[in-house]
Amino acid sequence: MSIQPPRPRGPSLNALRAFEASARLGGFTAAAEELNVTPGAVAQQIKNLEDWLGEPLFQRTSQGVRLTALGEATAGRFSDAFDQLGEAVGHLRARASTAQISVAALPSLAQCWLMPRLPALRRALPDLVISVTALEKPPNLIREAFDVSLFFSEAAPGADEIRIAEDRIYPVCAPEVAASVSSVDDLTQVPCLRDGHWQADWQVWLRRAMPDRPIAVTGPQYSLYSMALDAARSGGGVLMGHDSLVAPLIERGELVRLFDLTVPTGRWLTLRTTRPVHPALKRFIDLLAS
Amino acid sequence: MSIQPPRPRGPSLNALRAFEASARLGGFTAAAEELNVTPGAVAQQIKNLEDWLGEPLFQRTSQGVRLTALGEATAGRFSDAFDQLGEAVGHLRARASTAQISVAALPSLAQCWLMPRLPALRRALPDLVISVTALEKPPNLIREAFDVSLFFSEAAPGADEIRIAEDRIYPVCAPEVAASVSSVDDLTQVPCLRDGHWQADWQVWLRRAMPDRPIAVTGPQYSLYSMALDAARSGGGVLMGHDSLVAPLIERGELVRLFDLTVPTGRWLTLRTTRPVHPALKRFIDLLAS
DNA sequence: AAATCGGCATAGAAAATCTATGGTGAAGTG
DNA sequence: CACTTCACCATAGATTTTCTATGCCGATTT
Ligand SMILES: [Mn+2]
Ligand SMILES: [Mn+2]
Ligand SMILES: [Zn+2]
Ligand SMILES: [Zn+2]
Repeated sequence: MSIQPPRPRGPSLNALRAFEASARLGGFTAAAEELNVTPGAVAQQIKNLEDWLGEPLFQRTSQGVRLTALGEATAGRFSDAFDQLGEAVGHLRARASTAQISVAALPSLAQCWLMPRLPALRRALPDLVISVTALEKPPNLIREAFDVSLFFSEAAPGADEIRIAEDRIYPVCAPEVAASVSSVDDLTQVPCLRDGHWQADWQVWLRRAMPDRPIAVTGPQYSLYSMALDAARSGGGVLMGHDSLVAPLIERGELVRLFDLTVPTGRWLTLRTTRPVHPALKRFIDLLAS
Repeated sequence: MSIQPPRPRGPSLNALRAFEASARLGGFTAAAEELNVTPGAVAQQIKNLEDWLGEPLFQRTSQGVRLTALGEATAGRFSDAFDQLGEAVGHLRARASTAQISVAALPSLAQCWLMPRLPALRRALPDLVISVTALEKPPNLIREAFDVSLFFSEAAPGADEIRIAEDRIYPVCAPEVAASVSSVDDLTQVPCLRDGHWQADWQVWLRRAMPDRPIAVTGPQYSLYSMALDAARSGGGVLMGHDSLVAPLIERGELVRLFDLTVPTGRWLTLRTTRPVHPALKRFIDLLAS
C-alpha cells in the first residue's frame, strides 16, 4: 500500500572517491594509478559527479587539471571522510581472525630483500597468509588494502615507519671480473650495469670516488635490479650494489666488492605499516625489522 | 616498462555502505529502504563483504539479523565515516550555485500542506528548483539527497528542526452532512472516514470526547489522507481532521467543524533540514516556517 | 491454520564502470 | 623546426557490478 517514489539519487561513492583522489594527487592520471583503473575511468567518474552537481570541480588545461574554487573548498572534507573510512576498514581487517598480510614493496626489495627472508618468516608464522606485490611507488596505505610497505625513503621516519637500514652503495662484481679492475679509471673499460630506476647510482658514487676528475661509465641497463644482479653474478660486468641487497651475496662469495668506498645515498630502507597494527601484523613486522 | 601487478582489492564502497546502514537500522530490510534497493541486494552486498573479510558480520536468525561481535565492534566507525562523507556531499551541494531544493514529506503533508503553498513559494523564489518526494517515513537527511523533511514528530525539536504547528484533531464534514450529526453519539450513524496511516485518530479523539462511555465508529478507510479529505468534502462522511491540513478548507467553507473539542495528538508538524544550511535553503525554510 | 515477516539463494536483467582508441593542445628536445 | 611526450577528452563496446524477481524457509502473530 505504500508509495514507492523515485527518491533523488545521490552521487555514486566511486565518483566521490575518484574526486578525492584526483584532488589529493593533483591529476586524473595519478588518481587512476592509486585507484587501479585507467585515467579515462577517473575522468568519467568526475564528469558524472560534475554533471550531478551542475558545476565543474576541476578546470581542465592541456597539461593537467586544477581544482576550481568549489573543488578546492570541498576536497579536504572528502579526504577526511575517506581517511576515516579507510581506518574503519583497517579495524575490520584487524579484528577479523583470518590472518592475511599483504606487503607492497619496490620490485628490487621484493625480490632481493624480502624473498630471501620469506621462507623463514613463513616458518615462524605458519598461521599467516603472506602475499607480496611489487610496486614502483609506495601505495597509500590508508586507502589501499596493503598492511605493510617496504620502500626507500629520504624523509625522517614517521609514527608508522621503521628504518631498517641505511641505503649505502659500492661497486660489486663477480670474482673473475674483479681481476680486471684495479683502479677507478678501469671502470671505463668494463660494462657498468645499471638499473633503470636507479640511474643516478653510478654518478653518486663516482662523484665521491673521483671528486676532481669526473669520469663516465657505460653499460647495459636492466629494468629490474635483480636482472642486473644476475648479470653481475654471471660475470657480465660491474654493478653498483646496494648494501641491503648485495651483502648476502658478498657473504657467500658470489660477488666481491671493488674498492673500499661506501657512499650513503641519503635514503633508508623503510618499513611502513597501516594503522591499526593488529597482533598478527605486529609479529610480522617485528620479525621483519629484526 | 613498469610492472602492473594485481593489487589486492579492497571491499566495495557500496558493500560498506550496506553494512553500515544494516547495522545502524538493525536489519537488511530497513537498510534496503534507506538505500532505495531491494533487501536481496543488501543481503548480497553484505555477503560479499563477509566473503572478502572471511568472517560474518551478522548472525542470521529467522526473524532478522543481529550483529556479530566483529560487526558490533566496527559498525560505529563506519557510521562516523559515512556521516562525514554525507556532510562533505552536503557542503558540495551547498556551495554549488545551482539551487536545487529537494523536500521529503509525509504524503498527507506533501499533498495537503505543502502543495497549496508551493505556487507562492515558487513565485517568491523563482531561482530555486523545488522537488517534492512523498515518503512514509522520515529519510536520513545525512545520507540521502534531501534538503528538507516535513513530518509529524513527538520528540523535542533538535538543532536542525523547527516546529511549525502542533498537531490537533477534530471531526469535520461537508456542510450538508453536519445537519445529521448533533451529538457525539450520532457519529455511530454516519460513515467515519479514516486514513490508513492514522488509524488511531478517532480513538484518540473519542477517548477525550466520551471518557466514560467508549463508543466505536466505523467507515471507509483510505490509504491517502487527501483521498479521505476529498470524500469528506463531497459529503461522504465525517473525517477526523488534522488542523494543519483542514484549516484552509474550513476557512473556505468547504468543510465545517463538528463539536468544539480539539484534541492535541502530542505530535508536531516538524521541519528538519540538513547541515549545512546554505543561503538558498535558508530562504526556503524561512518562507515555509513563517 | 493462515498470514506476515525477515531472512536465503539464484538466475537473469539492468546499470555502472572500465578499457581501448584516436584525438587535442602545450611543453620539452635535438 | 619537426618530433616526442604528457595529460586530458570523447565515445563505443566490453566487462563487472549491482539489482530485481522469484520461490523458499522458519518464527511469530492472529
Ligand atoms: Mn641501483
Ligand atoms: Mn488522520
Ligand atoms: Zn583507529
Ligand atoms: Zn559541515
